Amino acid sequence: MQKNLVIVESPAKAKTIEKFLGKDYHVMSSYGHIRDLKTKEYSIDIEHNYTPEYVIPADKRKLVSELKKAAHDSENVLLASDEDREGEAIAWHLSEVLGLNQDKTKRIVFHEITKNAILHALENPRHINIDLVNAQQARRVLDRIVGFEVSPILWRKIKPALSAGRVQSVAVRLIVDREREVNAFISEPSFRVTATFLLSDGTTLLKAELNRRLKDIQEVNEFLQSCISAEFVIDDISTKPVKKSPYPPFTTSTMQQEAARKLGFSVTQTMVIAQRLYESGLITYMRTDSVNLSDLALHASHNAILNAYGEKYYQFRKFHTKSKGAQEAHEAIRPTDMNIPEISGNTQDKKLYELIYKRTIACQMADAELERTTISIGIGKRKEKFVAVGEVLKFDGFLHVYMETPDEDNEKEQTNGILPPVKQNEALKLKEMIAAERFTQRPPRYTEASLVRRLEELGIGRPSTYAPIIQTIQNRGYVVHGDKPGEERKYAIVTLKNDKITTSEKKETIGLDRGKLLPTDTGIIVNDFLMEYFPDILDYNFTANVEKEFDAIAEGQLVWTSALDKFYKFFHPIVEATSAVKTERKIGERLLGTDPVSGEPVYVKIGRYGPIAQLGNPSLDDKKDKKPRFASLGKGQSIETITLEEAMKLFDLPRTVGEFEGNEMIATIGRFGPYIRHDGKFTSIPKSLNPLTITEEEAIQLIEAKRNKEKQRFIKKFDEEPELEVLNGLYGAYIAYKGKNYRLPKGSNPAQLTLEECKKIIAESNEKPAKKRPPMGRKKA
DNA sequence: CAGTGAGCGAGCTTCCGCTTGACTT
Repeated sequence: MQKNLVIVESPAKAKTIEKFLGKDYHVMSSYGHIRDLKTKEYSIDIEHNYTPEYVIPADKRKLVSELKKAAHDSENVLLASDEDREGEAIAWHLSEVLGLNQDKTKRIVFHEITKNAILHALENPRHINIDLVNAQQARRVLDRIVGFEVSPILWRKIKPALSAGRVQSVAVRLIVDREREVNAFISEPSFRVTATFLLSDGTTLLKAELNRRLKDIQEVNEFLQSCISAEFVIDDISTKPVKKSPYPPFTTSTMQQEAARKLGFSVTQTMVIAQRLYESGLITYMRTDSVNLSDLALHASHNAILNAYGEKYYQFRKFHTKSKGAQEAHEAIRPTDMNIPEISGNTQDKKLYELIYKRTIACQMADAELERTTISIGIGKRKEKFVAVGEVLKFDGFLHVYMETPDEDNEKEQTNGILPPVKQNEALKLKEMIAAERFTQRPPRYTEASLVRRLEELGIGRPSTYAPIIQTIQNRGYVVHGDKPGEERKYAIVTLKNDKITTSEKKETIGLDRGKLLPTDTGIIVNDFLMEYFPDILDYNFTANVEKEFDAIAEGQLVWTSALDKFYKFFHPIVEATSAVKTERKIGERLLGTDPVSGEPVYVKIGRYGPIAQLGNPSLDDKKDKKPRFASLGKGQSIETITLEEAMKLFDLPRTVGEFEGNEMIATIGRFGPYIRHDGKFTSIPKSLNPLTITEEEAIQLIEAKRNKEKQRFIKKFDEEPELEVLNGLYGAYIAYKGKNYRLPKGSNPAQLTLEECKKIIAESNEKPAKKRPPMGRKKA
């Protein structure tokens, strides 16, 4: 009989811990939760005090029976899942499912994976905290109630397979709200005035900016005019020290933000790489909201700083987590060994590791010290001043290893480096003065990383869910990654030089966006619907408010089922009422006007397959074959903004382009874009041509080009093996065999291949299993 | 990755949070 069984959540953690513990301990992993509500059923017995029906998912059964056996064969079982709500629930489910004897079961927790922390944990066992477990059950059941009661309303009223939830619906709302702010934004112009002066030595230049913005061109002219004869004198010089402190070490969300800013990684990409680093033992756990560093890590950082940069660069710091709803079950994300500043491996792994290393070490380094000099320049009798600000780095401190990357959206204020030496009351000569029209900036659209930051601020979602949330709202078609073209804007420049004022105009492109999160029509309509009927769930503070209840449950001050009952009695009637609402027309539908030709009404709305325009109403008297016509909206068109004229054009398709070989050629738009149908075959229309305007000749050319390509597709066939073909594909030659495709090894000549060689390629490719993995996330059923 | 191409009346869909695994569709 084995002595002690320790169960943790992650297998990588199990491996590490087993090394610290002696032979008397066997460490296994639960791989997260082992039990949950059924996936396809409501699974909550509302009638009987919200009793959840838990099941062990099929892919966990084998694991659970192994755990059961190991527990049975051990003298003691130590449940060592994380010390937060979810971790406590995992321990409780384990205890229930494995049928553990309470006398031999202990609950232990540690916040960091160090030998001391683990030994300390072993000496301080406790029992499962059922209040904390109940807080988790309340969270789980509430999320199920919201998700499974609201989603079906969306299926009926808007579109099948949509979804709503406490987290995802608010994420979508953030993006919809922001897009509306962007569209409603009116930028306010003002003029920024900069001047270049000549010092009294006659050669040195000094640049300075006026301490206020001027409101319009009249004011600019008036101001510049008054400067022509003005005397410019240095009336104040001040110098003061400025300090910059390092950021705290990484949490999941700050790591995702910095990896996006500095390395251009997507949120999912960052997590996949971090997972790999974690599994190789290079970094601590990557899903955390804590900025805490273990004593061991602090000590190791101190040593690393001493060795590399000297005592001067060291500064002990302790950081405290302040984000809403943080549960601090882990440490911050840091290298496990501070003596390893860089690793081998692929470029992305190296880069992310380096970022984590530098961020960790920087947070124990000294402040950067700067000296900021401000020179104020008086303008004759006017009360405005020109101001020149210069910053000199006196001591780089943490900036030695970690440079700050400003947010792309913030316009950087200009500061000079070193300023030339000047004297009080020194007279200056104006060389040039420029007043440039500037505009207030619209709020920025969300990126993946900035959305994560906002969600975290609101306490919505957890480190393990930030990446999946972004996936979900895209899978549902609420949000897309997209580009928005910039607009050209003219701006005025007024220059004063040699006592002359001249005005010119320049152009700039503004508002160009790439890869930002944009709401789709479906996203907007679902959001507006939910905002109308479920404003409380969509409230940005909803999660924060229910978290307070969960906290009270965890403290033992509130019974979890009572909290749920209070919520359900408020929520369910709204669900009932909303389901009963009969809308005359479809949710989100918009009447554009009437077709000038037929006099029929034209609508736009969300259809089964996305946004569509509809011409005419279905006939109410049966058997009359008066059917409405439908047409999908084009790319870049939106239900909110499309005009009647634009919509009418959609009904011009399908369109007969002409005839070829005695058959009609019809141009239309399908699921994969515009195409031509001819003689039962399909030919894509390239972007350079438009299905509305394509000519007969162009269409024939396309069809012939496709036939030509088709001919070249077959490179080789073997009589002995009719199922094997060598083909030319989009990406060069390949072998097709029994429904699968095989890429050719580099340098092979496809036309010369023998059957044996082909079979060898297939056999070899089948030997090594496909390395490529779908990105994290659930498979679609 | 290896070529797809409709139609708005019967199939089914959905939540959040914890963790990796894996052979085909």
